[in-house]
Amino acid sequence: MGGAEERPLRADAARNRARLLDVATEVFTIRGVGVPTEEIARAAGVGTGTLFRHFPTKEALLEAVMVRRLEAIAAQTAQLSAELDSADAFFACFRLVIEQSAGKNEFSQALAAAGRDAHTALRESSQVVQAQLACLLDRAQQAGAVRQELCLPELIALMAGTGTTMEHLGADPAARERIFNVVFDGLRPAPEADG
Amino acid sequence: MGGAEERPLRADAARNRARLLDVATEVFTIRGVGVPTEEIARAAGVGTGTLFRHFPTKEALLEAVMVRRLEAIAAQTAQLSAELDSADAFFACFRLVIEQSAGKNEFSQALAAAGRDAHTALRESSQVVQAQLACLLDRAQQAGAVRQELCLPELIALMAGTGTTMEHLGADPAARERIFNVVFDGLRPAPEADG
Amino acid sequence: MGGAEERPLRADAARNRARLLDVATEVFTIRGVGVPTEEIARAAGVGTGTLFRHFPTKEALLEAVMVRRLEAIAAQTAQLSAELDSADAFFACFRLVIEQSAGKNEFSQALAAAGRDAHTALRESSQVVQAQLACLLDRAQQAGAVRQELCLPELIALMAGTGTTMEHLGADPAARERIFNVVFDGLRPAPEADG
Amino acid sequence: MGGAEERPLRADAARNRARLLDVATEVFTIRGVGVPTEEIARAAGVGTGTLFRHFPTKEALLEAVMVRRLEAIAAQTAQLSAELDSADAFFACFRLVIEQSAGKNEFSQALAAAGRDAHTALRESSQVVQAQLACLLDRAQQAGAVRQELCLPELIALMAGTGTTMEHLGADPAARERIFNVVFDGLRPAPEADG
DNA sequence: GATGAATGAGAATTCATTCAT
DNA sequence: AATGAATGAATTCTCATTCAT
Repeated sequence: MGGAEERPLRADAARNRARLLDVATEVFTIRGVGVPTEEIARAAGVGTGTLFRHFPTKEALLEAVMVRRLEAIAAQTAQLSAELDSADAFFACFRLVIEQSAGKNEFSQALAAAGRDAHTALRESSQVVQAQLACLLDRAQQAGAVRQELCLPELIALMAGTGTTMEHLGADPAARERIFNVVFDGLRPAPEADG
Repeated sequence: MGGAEERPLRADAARNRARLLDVATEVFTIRGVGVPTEEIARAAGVGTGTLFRHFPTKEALLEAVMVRRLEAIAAQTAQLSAELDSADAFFACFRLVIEQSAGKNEFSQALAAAGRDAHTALRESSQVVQAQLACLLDRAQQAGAVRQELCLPELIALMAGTGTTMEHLGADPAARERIFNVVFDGLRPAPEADG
Repeated sequence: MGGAEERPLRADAARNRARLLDVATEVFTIRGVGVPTEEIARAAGVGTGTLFRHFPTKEALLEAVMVRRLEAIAAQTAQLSAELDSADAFFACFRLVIEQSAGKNEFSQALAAAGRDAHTALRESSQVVQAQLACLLDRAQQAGAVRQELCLPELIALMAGTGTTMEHLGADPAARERIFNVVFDGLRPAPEADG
Repeated sequence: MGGAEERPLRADAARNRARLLDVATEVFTIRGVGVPTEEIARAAGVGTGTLFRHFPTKEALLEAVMVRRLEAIAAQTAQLSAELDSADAFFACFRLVIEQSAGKNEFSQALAAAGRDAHTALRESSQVVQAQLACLLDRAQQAGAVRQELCLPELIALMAGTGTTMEHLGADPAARERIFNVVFDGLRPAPEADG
């Protein structure tokens, strides 16, 4: 589907590419997307030329990082969907997305932004995840675990926002749990406003 | 206490300064803090020299924008606190912070970040708002309108995160309202998990 | 000789002009000619506009400072020439030029540079001093107090250089005196290289 | 000792670095240290980026130029010290320093200034030369060729000043020689002021 | 005349990207 | 393929000079 027939990379090239992705993920997460490309190359132990051979622009590198994240999320989401019931799967996946997006989540937000700009690969993997989330949301709503009126775009935005919240909180697990409680309780159907 | 005795600016200078602040607020909001200073100057109809006369660094300009926002928030918060009861005031102020922080909220987040760096003016106005929020939170908790276990840092982080959520949603008022419902319901004390 | 008929300045204007010259002399001397004009204006207690009204360019201000120095030197040289014998007058004037040129002597060197560029006023006062020095040199040589082969340009260059030497030495009077001893002994006719 | 393990530069990089140093030396000398870096880059036939890759600040470039000068002086001084007797070596080295410092000697003066600021490399090479000069001065004084009361700081200041003198004189060799005669005769022990 | 705000042409420096080795 | 040096446009900030008040 899409694009040129990619010939298999030489072993060292494949290793470099993987290493660059790993390093870029970490550096972008810790220091933000503003880091000079040279710094990523150095951290990966390659020259800048090598970086740009594998990723023709800095943006392409960023995109590749995000695509890999989304693919990991998609895989784990699929597994969780299979293993858990509707409600549990929904909330487990919500957590999953947030935890994957630790650190400077300028690009955890990519999930939400991917629809807008023209990054094909990113949009594709984003759509996979979005379809999964749509499914999870629908089933959780059918099961009465999530309020009916919530739509997919709001769920996605809420995920991006919760990522930001967590970013501000840092690592304190109890505080993070309290936030999850707030958000998850808020997602559940509102109690009958009786009286 | 603090600062030099500031003489009143000449009328034209005051006009330019105010205009720069307005324009910077808008441009930073729409395009992000990465915009060149020159662009802000041009949008304000002044030369770059004028911008730097009023704000000696780009960072100082950013700070001034944020301080003004925080001061506006502080004033409105004070008023709402006086007019409404504990619960209503709390939620009204939450909305207020979010609405004030529209757009690229890189600096609505300043509220949370201001404690960390050395920007005195920013930290000061941030502390004013934080004190107000602490008070509102406490009263709302006393009134049983907000769950007890929530602390100020989490409230602030949640505000920053909700800002991000809204940013992703854009202007659709119904969607925004659904998000407020989720967050506000989540903030209320958890229903007795009976049976 | 030269230029427009200058109408007498208003009293306050004359005061400002004099004050600017004094302050500029001091600031240029202490901090170097690189200081922003605004700093000079502030130190003089006037606005930059006033500075530029009196001196149309920064260079003109610098020139005026130098001219005033040269005129002071000329006056004192004339007096010393009248009071002392040839040899003493010569050395006393050498000292005079050096002492007048304390500090960052980027412009004590103006005496030597004035011939080169097109600053009329500066060149004129420089020529007055140079004529005096030529006369002093000649008489000192006639009196056998200074070696015959030395010409005026070398004397002037030597003054500029000795200014630099003193600048490096700072205020230590004994060290300065040792330098004067070296230079003055060197200026005297060489002892017969007998044997 | 000191500094990172420097790997040998690639041939082209080494060529550019050397060329930049050569060009900077010349341009700084002729036009003064105020020249824009871009001009040096252009004169060297490289982009500004290349200049700043080799020398991270303009000041670093200036320092490198001065260090190279000082190292050349140190090497030649060592040789002269070995080849000549005390007195001749002293005066030959004095000449050497002056000739090396032709042109706008804003940085021949670095020899004297290097003690003050924090430029490690510069201070180090300066100290090497100063130690050599101290030794030469001491031996020349022991040999009775230089007046006893002169100390190292004065010698260095005198060198800086003589550089300025020569700068004013330009290239005329006879005039320069007359200056050397004055300074060198002045450095010798004062004749007995008998009678 | 005095003031100081406005101007805008530089200057130093950074960094994504290209290219010779 | 990999390397890292070279490139140069873009950016922040300064300062001599002009001009409205």
